[in-house]
Amino acid sequence: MTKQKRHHGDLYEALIVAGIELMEAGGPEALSLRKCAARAGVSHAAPAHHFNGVVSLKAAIVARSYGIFTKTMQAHREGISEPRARLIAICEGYLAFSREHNALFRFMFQPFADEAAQINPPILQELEARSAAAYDELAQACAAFAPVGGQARGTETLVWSLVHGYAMLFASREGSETPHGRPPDFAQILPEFQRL
Amino acid sequence: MTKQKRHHGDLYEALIVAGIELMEAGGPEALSLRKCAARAGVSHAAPAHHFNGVVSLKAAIVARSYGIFTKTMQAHREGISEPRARLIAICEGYLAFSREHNALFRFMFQPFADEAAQINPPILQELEARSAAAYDELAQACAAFAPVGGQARGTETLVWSLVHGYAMLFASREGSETPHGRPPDFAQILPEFQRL
DNA sequence: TGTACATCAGTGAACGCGCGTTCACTGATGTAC
DNA sequence: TGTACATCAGTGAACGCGCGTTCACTGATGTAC
Repeated sequence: MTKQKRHHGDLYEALIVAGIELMEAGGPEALSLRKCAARAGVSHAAPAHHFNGVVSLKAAIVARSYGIFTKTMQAHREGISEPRARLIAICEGYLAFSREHNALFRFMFQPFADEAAQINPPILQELEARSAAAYDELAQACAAFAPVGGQARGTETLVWSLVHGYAMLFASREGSETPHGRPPDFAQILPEFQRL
Repeated sequence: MTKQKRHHGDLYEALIVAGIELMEAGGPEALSLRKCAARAGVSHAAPAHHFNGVVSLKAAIVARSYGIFTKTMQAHREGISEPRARLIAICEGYLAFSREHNALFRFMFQPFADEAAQINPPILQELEARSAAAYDELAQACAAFAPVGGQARGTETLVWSLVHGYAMLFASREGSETPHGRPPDFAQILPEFQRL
């Protein structure tokens, strides 16, 4: 009944979605142009018309991931105006993303400097813009804690390091990889700073 | 003059060293059994007599890396007894390792649960022991800050997350990947906690 | 509205590559006597 | 000290695999007239 279309319609989009699904199912190793093409229901040579190489597809996937990342943080902070609660909510969003999209999360933060030259420029631009937008989300929540008339850079670095480390160490696939059982919740460890 | 030896002597060791050098030179992607064998000056089939598969070699490399990691932290804390200075020194060691062996550092903390079954049991045991020893180094330095008669688990989690996140975010190959230039030094961001 | 045609997103075959692993083998090592 | 021999760490060829990429092609799409 449904006539077989020769043209896919939006293969560019479909390849990104397929790539994300592949990574979430099998980690970064599971990603390949051929598997993305297969999952999008297209021959393995088709992607070449949309991406100038596998590196650009990877970059597009990372860019997309940053978009989801930012949206997750925004969803968590929505409606919260008290500065400290808002900052913690954003961190919870950060951690939620790292849990729910663990493979993407790890992939996003892998260094790619040596491959950057192979990325299609508009894709690289989008990647950088979305990455900056994610950082902004956190930075804006930190602004409330800056010294009057001063920079919040130190606070940003502190909070980002803390939440990122917590995510990397404890938000992996099962949460069972840590040697000592379930770690304390993120919000619970913050007061520990008074001891140091 | 030097007679060509058929037997290598300690190929097991040489393969691990070769693997570490390969990873440090070209990242995790650059590691393969064949390249390790070539670098050790041996045919590509030789490693099969020492490792029951590439996964075990990788695990042995990670185990070795944890050893270097622990030694680096110990070297930094040596001779320092004041608790806070000692804890910071260990963090500096943590960061030094992450800078000087960035590829190893990232590789060590990659999830491998799905491959664990393929690791030769004694190698897996060694890996777990060395990983625990590294954690102990940090945990012992945290003990001084535990509530009297209480657990230091919260402090450990806080400090580990913070230093690990900082390492992951800012200690990558060049240090130039961060979007906003050089971040504040680790020791400088600690006091920022008072603002939160 | 109908027709000619340029465009271009698909196909399927083919390429060369590096990989892990297996296999029969060989020859150095080191032990038993 | 000398000899026979078992062991086993190496070799080199071969396997099948999945990969990215190129190529000539084809046929659907959509525009110009």
